[in-house]
Amino acid sequence: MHDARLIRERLDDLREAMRRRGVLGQLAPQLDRCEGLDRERRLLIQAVEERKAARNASSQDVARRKKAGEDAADLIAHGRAMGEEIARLDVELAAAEQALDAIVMQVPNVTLADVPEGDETHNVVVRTWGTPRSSDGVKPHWDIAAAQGLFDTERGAKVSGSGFVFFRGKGARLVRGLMNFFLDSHVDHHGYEEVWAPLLVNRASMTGTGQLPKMEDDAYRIGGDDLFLIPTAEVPVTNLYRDEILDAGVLPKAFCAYTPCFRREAGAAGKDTRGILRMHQFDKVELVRYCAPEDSEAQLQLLLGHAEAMLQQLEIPYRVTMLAAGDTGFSSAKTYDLEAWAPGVGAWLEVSSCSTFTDFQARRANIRYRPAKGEKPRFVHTLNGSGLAFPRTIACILENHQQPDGSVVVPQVLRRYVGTDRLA
RNA sequence: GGAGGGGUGGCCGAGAGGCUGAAGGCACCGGUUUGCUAAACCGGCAUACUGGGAAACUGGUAUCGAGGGUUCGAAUCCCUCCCUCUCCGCCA
Repeated sequence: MHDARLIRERLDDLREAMRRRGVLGQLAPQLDRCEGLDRERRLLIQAVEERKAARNASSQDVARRKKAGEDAADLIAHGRAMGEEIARLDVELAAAEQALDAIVMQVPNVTLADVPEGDETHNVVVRTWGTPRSSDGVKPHWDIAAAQGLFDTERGAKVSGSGFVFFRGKGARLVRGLMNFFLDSHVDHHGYEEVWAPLLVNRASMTGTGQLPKMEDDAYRIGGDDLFLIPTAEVPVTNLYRDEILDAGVLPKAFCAYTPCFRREAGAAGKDTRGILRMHQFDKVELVRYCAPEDSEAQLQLLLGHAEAMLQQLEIPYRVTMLAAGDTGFSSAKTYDLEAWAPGVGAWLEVSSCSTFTDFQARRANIRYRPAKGEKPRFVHTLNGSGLAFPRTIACILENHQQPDGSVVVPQVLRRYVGTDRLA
């Protein structure tokens, strides 16, 4: 959500930001309406508040007269008339505010100055780590998994539907090992507080982080209770401090959480159907940070480094890309994707997406902090990134560390978690 | 799920139609006093929107779990919902 003042005073800046994202065409008509709606809204506020002030004063007079034992019938009648007018104006005001809100809630965040404009073809590779292994003679992860019985997508489809999977045996152990490796790393070495979060969240939480109202079709909803299965731990963990004012000294705050994630992938039918690259349910360890505005760029780089460390320790070559404005998510102001090399499928796989949301989510979720005693509260900046998503990481482990005999060498850091140095 | 008790400022807690943005206390901030600390005393201490002002500041409106209703006027009365506590039942 955007600052009302941004809409009012810097509408042209907002238009430019939407142009950079390539969405000005869709949003222009609505942005054009904002100025008028805001003016209307403020005129109505003035009108209604002026009348409320008069009514309140009149009510005081009624009290005074009654106390003095005088008649107040004329004031009461006048008050009733004012009340009717106020009710009418209130309805008009609510309509104007709703119309403005409906537009504002659909407008994505403004990307930062260093984010390239344009669509995903303008994404920039920032750096590459490791040497991508040749695809020659390397099997895709689904073949390795099938040979070793690590996961079973067919029975996942039978039991739940396509996009669901059973990890089995050593495969299941690998999932559990990754969970512990990631959490231990972030808690013990990167200073995160571990969080075990709700997997069902309410509408206010989904709206707070920006999944709603735009992307309701992508979420699984529990109808009777109006709860949603989380698409990422970002939702519960960022909403942890919704509607709160944090004390001066507590920032930055850093949380990591393991959760399953649930996504309908409504627009992705037919994409990545083989293997485990795109699932309706998958596991992820998520990193979430809250910080003061002036600190957010440094916090983003820190977060990104923590996610990168996971791939380095797993000995998986990867590259870091900065997403162009048009490829940057709705709530994000700047996003780095971590793409790990998967020689078997011959592609760079997105295993983490590290973003700063500036104050966009904080406004929606009303998360503030007080810079110093006696100062006015300000919105925090929120950031998050995967550290890391499991299925694609597993695909990369299997493909990068497979041996000519079909076995897979378990990366050193994972051996104590998986209980073996080789999957065969 | 059933039956009752509750949700008031950062916290505790009063208020039961008008004098209440809200007593009193704690915490916090500033000051006075005081070898230091402590204590005592004095003062300050919510948020949002909106008007005026270059600003310091200042006028107004709203907010006592949420939403609706009654009323000239609601923290206070009525309805719906949410949360919480106690007891009973059920359950990992």
